Amino acid sequence: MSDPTRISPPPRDEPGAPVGGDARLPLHARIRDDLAARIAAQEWAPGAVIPAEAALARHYATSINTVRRSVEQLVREGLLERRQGSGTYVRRPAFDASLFRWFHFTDQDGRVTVPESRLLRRTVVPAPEDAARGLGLARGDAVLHVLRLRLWAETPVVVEDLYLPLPRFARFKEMPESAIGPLLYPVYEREFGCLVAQVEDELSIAAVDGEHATLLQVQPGSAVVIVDRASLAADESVIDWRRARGRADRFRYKLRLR
Amino acid sequence: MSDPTRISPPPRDEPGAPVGGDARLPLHARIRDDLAARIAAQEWAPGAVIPAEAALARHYATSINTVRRSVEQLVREGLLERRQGSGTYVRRPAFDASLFRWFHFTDQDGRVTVPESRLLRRTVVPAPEDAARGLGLARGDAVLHVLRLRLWAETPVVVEDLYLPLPRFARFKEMPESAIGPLLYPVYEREFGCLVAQVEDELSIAAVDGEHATLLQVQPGSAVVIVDRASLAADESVIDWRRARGRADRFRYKLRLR
DNA sequence: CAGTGGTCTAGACCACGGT
DNA sequence: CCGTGGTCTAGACCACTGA
Repeated sequence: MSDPTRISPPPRDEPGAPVGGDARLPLHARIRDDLAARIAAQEWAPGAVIPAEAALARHYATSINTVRRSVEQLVREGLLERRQGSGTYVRRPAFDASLFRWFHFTDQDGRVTVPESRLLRRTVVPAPEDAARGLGLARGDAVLHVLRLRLWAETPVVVEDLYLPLPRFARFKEMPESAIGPLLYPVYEREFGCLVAQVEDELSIAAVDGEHATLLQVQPGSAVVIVDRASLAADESVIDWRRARGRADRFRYKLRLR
Repeated sequence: MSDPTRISPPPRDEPGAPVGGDARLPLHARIRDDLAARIAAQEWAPGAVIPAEAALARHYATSINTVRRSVEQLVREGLLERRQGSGTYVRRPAFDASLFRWFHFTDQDGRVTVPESRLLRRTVVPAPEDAARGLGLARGDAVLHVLRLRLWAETPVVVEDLYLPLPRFARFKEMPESAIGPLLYPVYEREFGCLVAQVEDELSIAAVDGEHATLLQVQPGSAVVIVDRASLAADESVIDWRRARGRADRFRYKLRLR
């Protein structure tokens, strides 16, 4: 502290960096948190460039290597994406098709294809127990139930029961299907201003019941994979909750553990 | 290149660093690969300290920050573990029980328990196609086949077919079961000097055949979860390949995607 | 060509662990 | 107390992108 032989960088006592947060945290961690908050607040739209590293370093009154470290962290977490020579971009998450991380559909040429989507029903119902727990509501609270069927090569492969919390998504009930398309998350973003930043999936296997068996065109009681999914905003609040049932013969998943 | 105004660090043309690998790769990547290979070769035993960063920097004739980057990478990959003030350690991985990341067994108190293990058979056989592919051998090459049954509360829950490449694991065939215990990876390490640093699992669902149905005490044709696992050393060479079949009603998996 | 991210260096100081 | 990893700086040069 009081060492008079101190040579290098001037003491960092000046206020300088406009980063809050717990001052005991390293600077790169506080900058990471600040950038994450600015992304969540949509200061930069998904798909847009954030300022260059040099500009960020100036803004946070620190060296370029320190902001690089924060940015690298956010890239690992999947919030940002670097393109050399071009810039650093806010990643536009594309989770709707990520259900098909669990199921495999490849055509004759071995290309991965996303099954077609059909909305069968949209009704206001009292929330079933699982959906209520997933959405953080009381059992029986009114929610919008959406029944969606996924077909691949004319064959039903996945059936989804979606539950949307109600004041917010009321308008979804009457939207024309032509205005919706095969993916819902872009609709949530465009029409309801909420961006899905992460999802939590829970998988299990069960015998399929009558109605779902009919929709999937399989024998009642045959095995299906159940994917329970909560869609979450950047601040971890729940946007929707869904239970998907998929044909077990299409299930495939690969994971490397270290 | 020929800029005479060049000021800083001397051109890195001297041979200096004894790192091989593709010279187009960044230095930190080549050092990472070299360290990974040295770990795989057990130059440092699991649990032991590797040389200090300053020493590594000297050895590779580079700056401390470059080796830091390589070490950070290996820490993220789970091969190393840093302890501030103490040193950087080779992680001793514990993967054998990680099969039960896919299946859930909790006792009355909700504690997770690892099922008991029973070796039913050890025979030398020509490698079946899947095992040969997994091991990088030709179909029909001789391998050691181990049939293992896992029981939980006296009930069979998982049956595993393991395939061990043969010159190396020949001695395993005659080892007394008392010298083996419920986990194999420690045996591989202690008796055969090879350390499993990572595993690659591939999951699917299928109807179970006659013999495996009998072992699992389920109806032939009922659904089981198949886990194909390759056990890999730190340098990604394959140590064994196995196919586990587990009761579908015990399957459960949770994943957060960002 | 200018601007962006990617690699690498050299060095100071801090915080922690064990002796 | 010394040695270890952890944070941060300042700056040069390289490789790529896109106008």
